[in-house]
Amino acid sequence: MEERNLTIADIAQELGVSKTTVSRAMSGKGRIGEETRKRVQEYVEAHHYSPNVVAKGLAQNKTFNLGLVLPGDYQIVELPFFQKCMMGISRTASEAGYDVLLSMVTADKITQLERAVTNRKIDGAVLTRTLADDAPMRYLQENGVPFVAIGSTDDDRVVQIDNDHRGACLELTGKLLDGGVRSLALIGGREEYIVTRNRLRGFEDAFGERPDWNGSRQTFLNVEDEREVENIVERLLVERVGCIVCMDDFLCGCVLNAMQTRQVAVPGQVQVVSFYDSMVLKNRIPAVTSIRFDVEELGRKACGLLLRMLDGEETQGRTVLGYEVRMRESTNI
Amino acid sequence: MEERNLTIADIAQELGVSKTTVSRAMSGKGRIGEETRKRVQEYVEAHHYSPNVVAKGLAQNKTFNLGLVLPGDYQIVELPFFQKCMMGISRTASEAGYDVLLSMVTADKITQLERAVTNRKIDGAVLTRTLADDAPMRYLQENGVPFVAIGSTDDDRVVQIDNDHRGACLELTGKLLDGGVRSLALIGGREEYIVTRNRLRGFEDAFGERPDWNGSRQTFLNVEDEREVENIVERLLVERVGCIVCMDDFLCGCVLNAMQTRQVAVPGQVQVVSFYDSMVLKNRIPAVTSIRFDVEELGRKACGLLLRMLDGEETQGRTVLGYEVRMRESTNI
DNA sequence: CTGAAAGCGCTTACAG
DNA sequence: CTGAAAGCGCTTACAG
Repeated sequence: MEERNLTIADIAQELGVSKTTVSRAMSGKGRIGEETRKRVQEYVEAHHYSPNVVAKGLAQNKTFNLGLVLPGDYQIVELPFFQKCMMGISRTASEAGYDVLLSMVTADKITQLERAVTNRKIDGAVLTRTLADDAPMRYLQENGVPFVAIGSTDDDRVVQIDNDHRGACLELTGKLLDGGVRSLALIGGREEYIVTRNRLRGFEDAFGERPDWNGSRQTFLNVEDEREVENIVERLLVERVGCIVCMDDFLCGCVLNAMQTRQVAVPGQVQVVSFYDSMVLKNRIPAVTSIRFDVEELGRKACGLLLRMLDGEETQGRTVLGYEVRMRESTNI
Repeated sequence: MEERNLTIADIAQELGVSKTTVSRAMSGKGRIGEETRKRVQEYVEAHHYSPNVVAKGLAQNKTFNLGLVLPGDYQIVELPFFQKCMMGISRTASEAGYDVLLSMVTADKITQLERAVTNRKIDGAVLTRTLADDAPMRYLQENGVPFVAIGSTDDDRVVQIDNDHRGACLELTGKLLDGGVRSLALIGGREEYIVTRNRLRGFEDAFGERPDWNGSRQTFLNVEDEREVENIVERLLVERVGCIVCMDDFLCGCVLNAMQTRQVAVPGQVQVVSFYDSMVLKNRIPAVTSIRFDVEELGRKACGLLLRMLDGEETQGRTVLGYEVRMRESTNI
């Protein structure tokens, strides 16, 4: 171990050919005799030569690195969503010979991403979250760095990919309405996240599709912490709400806790559903009816898109992926 | 945007000096006139020049990238532990001018790490988990790549850093015993993880320290899924166990579920504690007594160690970090 | 089909 | 204190 690494020059000398030839044998570009190519390739295999990708990158003005932009706030990056994304991206990148460089950014501080870009360490990036006014997105655009955004944005110039949150929420809400729920309440997080808005739309679509439905509904947005949820639930119980719809797992967990403390039967007294599904909910009792997305697939596809952009293909527009509604014990439909 | 990037040659020409001089002005290495240095630095600032780190790396045989080795199995990488680690490492690396390259590995497949190494994309690595017989560790050793391991290993040659799991578990278990618990059961995960073994030791230390304690205890290891936990809990309830000690959050969640389903009062009927603390448990009802580690700090320190190794300092041995025992509602001590 | 040479953007002995 | 030159390990027009 620790022998000086083999270089293309060593091989050239050893085989009595030029560096050019060795390079061509490896890359497959440019004409080269079948004979020579074989000789080179055999030598390479026998001696476990592997080219210095950094040098190659310098010559080709590439890095073979992809930037992975993750939210740097706690609570958020902990969501299983980002890990699954990460796995999908990492695998796809790896299969294509790329590595993944991490950049953690917060709403007001994107220095890690800036460094990766100004240091010319990445060829492109994938954003794992989109805000209404997204700093990383703007930065990448201004600096001409190719990227794809996981999530949705109004800016049509950005290549984006997302699950059909709106459709999913429409379907699940529809099931509730058709199932006879007379009054329901939606509890959601920050409107700043585009996904919150899309889920809200889906929720409302369901009512739009059923003009004859006559029941009551109310909406609580920008709900942040457990205490807020408690207050809301308290109120809803007094009003004898039929079903509480949560926009995500965290909120849903809070709602379930509130129920448990107050000894409210789910779904007996109140039904509960969530617009997002993760282990957190599956392992609770009762298991919660919710929507499931294939997040690893989302990551894979996003990365695939980026790779194609880097290959010069004119990838653009929006890609929409599906979903699955999972009926579980927290509803009686 | 998209102007060709400024290079050291451009600056040299513009200022009528040599590239050497510009390089020296930037790096601060080698003698250089105060005058000239200032001129260069002013130009650099005014034009937002930033050196091509890849080229710099090629010349210096460095990459200014650190490998972050994460477990590629689902269930596992989802644990908040890894995200917190990641943040600590990412921040520390960033502050030192390094970027973080991701390598996800499973027990039997470390190709991503191998690629990062053979492609010469990283200067060193930090392992975020240690197994009894660790493939990534062996690989890095064989290839002479500097690394630090988060967690513990018997191999004294590896620079390692870990929280004092053993001490923490000893303390918590001790509190239970001194608090009057007469019978307790430990439920733990795979023994393959070194941390499992350390926690077990701490648990047993507590009994060793109290030779006069006369009660009953039992241990269940290598427990993997919810069903298994259910069976165990079922049995323990029949035996009227006093306290169930869980090795981690996942197991603890399962135990709580089992209790809830069976309408067993916690801590009234049975007390529950966990040897690891995360949001998952804090947000449950009742909140669970457990042990808390500063995982981001762990990541920061680990990365700091690696950076020092790369600077040529003779860092070695084990670093042990502290812990905190958090008494909450799941126990009545 | 093959090679000598210049180039990617930096660093660093060596000489002055 | 400063610079010309060689080098890091590749690629790629250009010429033959």
